[in-house]
Parts: sequence; C-alpha cells; structure tokens
Amino acid sequence: MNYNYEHDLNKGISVDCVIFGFDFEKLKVLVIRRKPVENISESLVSLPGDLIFNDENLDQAAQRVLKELTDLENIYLEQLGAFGDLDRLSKPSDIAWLRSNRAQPEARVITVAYYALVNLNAFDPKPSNFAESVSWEPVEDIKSMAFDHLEIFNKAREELYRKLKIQPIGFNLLPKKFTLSQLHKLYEAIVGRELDKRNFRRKMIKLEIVKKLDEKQKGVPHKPSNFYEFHVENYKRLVNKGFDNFGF
Amino acid sequence: MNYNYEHDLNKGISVDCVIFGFDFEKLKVLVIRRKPVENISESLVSLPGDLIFNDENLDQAAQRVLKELTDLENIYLEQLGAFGDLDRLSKPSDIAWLRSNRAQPEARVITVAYYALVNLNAFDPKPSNFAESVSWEPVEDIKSMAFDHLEIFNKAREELYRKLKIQPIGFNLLPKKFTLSQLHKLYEAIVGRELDKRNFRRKMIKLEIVKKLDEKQKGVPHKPSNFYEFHVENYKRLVNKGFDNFGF
DNA sequence: TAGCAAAATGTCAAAATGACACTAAGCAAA
DNA sequence: TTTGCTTAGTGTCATTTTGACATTTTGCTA
Repeated sequence: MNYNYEHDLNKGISVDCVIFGFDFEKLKVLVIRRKPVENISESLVSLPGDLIFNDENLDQAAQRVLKELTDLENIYLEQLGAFGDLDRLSKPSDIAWLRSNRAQPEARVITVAYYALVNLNAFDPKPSNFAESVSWEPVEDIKSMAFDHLEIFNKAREELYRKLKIQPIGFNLLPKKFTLSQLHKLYEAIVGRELDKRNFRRKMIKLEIVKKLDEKQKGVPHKPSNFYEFHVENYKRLVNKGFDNFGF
Repeated sequence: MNYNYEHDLNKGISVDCVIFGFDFEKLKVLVIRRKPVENISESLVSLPGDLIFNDENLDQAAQRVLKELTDLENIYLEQLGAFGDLDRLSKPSDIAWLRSNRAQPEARVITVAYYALVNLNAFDPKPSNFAESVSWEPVEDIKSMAFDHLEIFNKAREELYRKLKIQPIGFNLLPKKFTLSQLHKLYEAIVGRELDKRNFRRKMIKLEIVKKLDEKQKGVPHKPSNFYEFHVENYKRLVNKGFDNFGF
C-alpha cells in the first residue's frame, strides 16, 4: 500500500480530505491520529492527507491518500480549495512530526482540500500508513487540529452550509431507504438549529425530491415512520439548477 | 518589477487570475497575450498568471502576479480553486512558450485560480513582464485560451453565476453612483438572459441594498435616470447571510 | 388497557413571485 | 413649437410560498 518507491513524490503539494458522515444523530467528521514521534506526546487529530505524486491528478491523489490512511474508497470528493499560508506547518508538534516523516521537513507545502458527505454506516475506516487510528468525531467536538486543518475543516463546514441553501443534500449521507425524520435531522445537524417539522416536510414533498415507499419502520415503540427514497431525476436536476431565488 | 532574483521561485505552483469587468454593456474578462516565442505564431490569449514565490502566501502571489502582468492592484481576489490535471500544460504552443520562459519547462505545475469583479473604468491595465498586451474581451467571445485557462475561465463564470443567486453583486463592478438600469444590465449580463425590469427593481428596492440619491443623469436624449448608491450595511449583511431559501 | 413516544397532518395570514403595458422626461429634428 | 425618438419609471392582480402553530395517530410496553 505504500507507493512511495514507485512514484515521484511532489514535495510541495499535498491533499487533505474532510469527510462528513451522519449517524442519524449527529454530523461527524473523519479524523486520524498520527503515530507518535520522538518524545512528543501531544496528539492533535488531523484530517487524512498527504503529499501527492507527480503522475496523478489532484482528484486522484485525494482518493488515493484517503484510501491509504483510512481505507475509504470510491467516495465522491469535491474540491474545497487550496491552502497555502506560510505558517500553516509551524506548530511545534507538527514540525516534530514532519521531521520524522518527510524527506524535506522544512519545505513549503500548499495543500488542496477536498470534502465529501458519506453514509457513515456504509464505510468501515481502518487506519494504516502513518495513521494510528481513524475515528468519526462529532463536528461540534472539534476544537483544535494539527497544521491548519482546523481552518480547512471550518471552511468545509461553511461550504456545506452554503451548499445546503442552494441544492438538495443527503443523497450520499443517507441509506437508500430513509424516513423523513432522518432527513429532517440531517438538515438540522448541518444548519445547526431546529427546523419546523411540518414546513420541512411540506417543502421536501413539494420539491419532489423524495418518493414515498409502501413500507414502514418495524419494531419501534411508537408510530412507525414511513420510508422514502430520493427521486433521483428531480434530485439531480435540482443539484444542477439550484433552488431558484428571484427567477435567476 | 521583476522579483525573480530576490525570491525563491516555486516551480511547481502558479496562480492565475480571472478578472471580470463591466462596461455597462457587456461582461468582459481581462486577458493577456504573451510575447511570441521562436517561430510559433499562434497567439492564444491567457489569463494573467505566473509561478509563485516560496515566501508569499497564495493570495499575495495572485495580487503580485496580476500587478506584474497588467498593472492592476488592490483588487479583492477570491479563490476559485486549484487546477492540477496532468495534461494542463500540454498544448504544443504552450510547450514552446514554457521552453523559452521557464527554468524547468517540463515540470509539473498546479495552479491556484482567483477571480474578481471590478469596475472596468476604474482601472487602466498596462502590459509588462511577459505580457505583450492586455485587453478586456467580452466573455462571450472567449472560445479558446492557452493552457487550461478556458476551463478555469468557465469555472469562474459558473462561480459568478452561483454567487449571484445567493448574494448581492455589483459593489465592485459599478461606480459609486449608478442607475438601476445599469445594475439591471449587469445582472442580465451575468445571468445571460432578460430579467423583467419592474420585478428586478422591486426586488432590489425591497432588499434595501440600494439608496436613491437626489441626483439625475444629465444630457441624455431621453428621460434621465435617477442615481443610486449601495446601502453598504445591508449589502454586506446580505453578502454574509445570503438570500434565504426556505428559512435556513 | 393505559401510557408512552415519535409520526403525521392542516390552516391561515402575510409575503413573495411572475406576468404584463402604459406614461414621463428630455432631447433632437423638422 | 411640435412631433418623434428613446429610455426611465411605475402598479395591479392572481398565484404561490412562507412561517407560525397543536392535535391526532400508531404501535409498543408495562
């Protein structure tokens, strides 16, 4: 799984991935802990990321690196942007790590960040390479990260929120069959506040992005919820077109 | 104006700028023509862009490069994203140019693109460095560009359109005093189709992003238009908050 | 069979949208 | 001085969308 000996490593460019998952309760983000170095005990979480190869596109690099560190693959990653501040690798604990992990630890490195939304239950992350552990952390618990990853993470959250306002969301985060309550919770988790249940359902139904199925929850100690699935046609159309504001 | 001997050039990372301007008629984009090399006569236009230095941030690099090539400065540039496809520098005419302009013409280079909207009349671009000429071209006339600049340009136009839908626009493209017809034309230029005049005015006024001034056009052979200015407070608030869809 | 828990549903007033056509003002030419 | 040209500016109405709000339904469990 280590390609370093077969490819020409680009020592000035890395990729980092912000992977959001949803467990029907909270919005979470996939983070790794790096294997400890020297006598540095501090162990900030980081986003999965690494240097790119010179013979791969940025998108491919993101896919590869994510796979190498967490074993997740075939995830639709969207680019968030490039981060290249001069001080992005300047925390003492990060410098120590770079010294023991990089051929040119002092090199200036810019990173291209990617983000994705996934159905948390459909993936089973496993740490490898320099990742000691991988875990899903509730987004609201993330207070600090290695490198400039907190900045990247915050940007990704903003982007997610911006996206939510102009197109439907959830296709990649929910199972094929889901309930409107689950979709509702997902939106609330991203928006960060309560949304009126009736108005939410009305909107989703009017936009025709969901189809009601002839199947209900079973074994729940309350009125069972109806299952829905996404109306793929309409969903995609709205992703492309965006919700209309003011006719344009 | 050539910093190359004072700074450490990063040979793997460049920046490119998509500068949109508006002349009250058409939406335009700032392009340069490179000084010709060898016996290559083909002269595709390009976006102003060049390699970055290792001691500057990406944002700074974009500002500097834009200044060096076109003499434009103090422009608020927003990042569009990174472009790093393996074949982005593979057109024959581009290879010839790289050979005569770059220390490592075969090097893999990714670029970080920026875009901005400016009041075309407030700037007077002047070519320098490897730019032979600089000009404003109507966006609809752009059919091909050097490198992968057409792809970058198209992405920038999409981004501009996306932006228009969720926040007010025009603050940087119009003079301090402007007429609602000018704003209307600007929107039509970006959206690419006609927008109902009355509904447009109603919306702008209701959003309170413009303030009516006590001043009219003079010397026009028709009913003079009233001048307006932006309501900075409300404008900024809406830029941050975005237009609401569905309460979130 | 009583109680619990979450699902599901409807109404109404207010605001926003979209479609649509005529009058007003200033200048220029006859 | 009158007529014509050109763009600015304005209002209405029917329809749709929003936002606020409370009760009933269903299935399970004790």
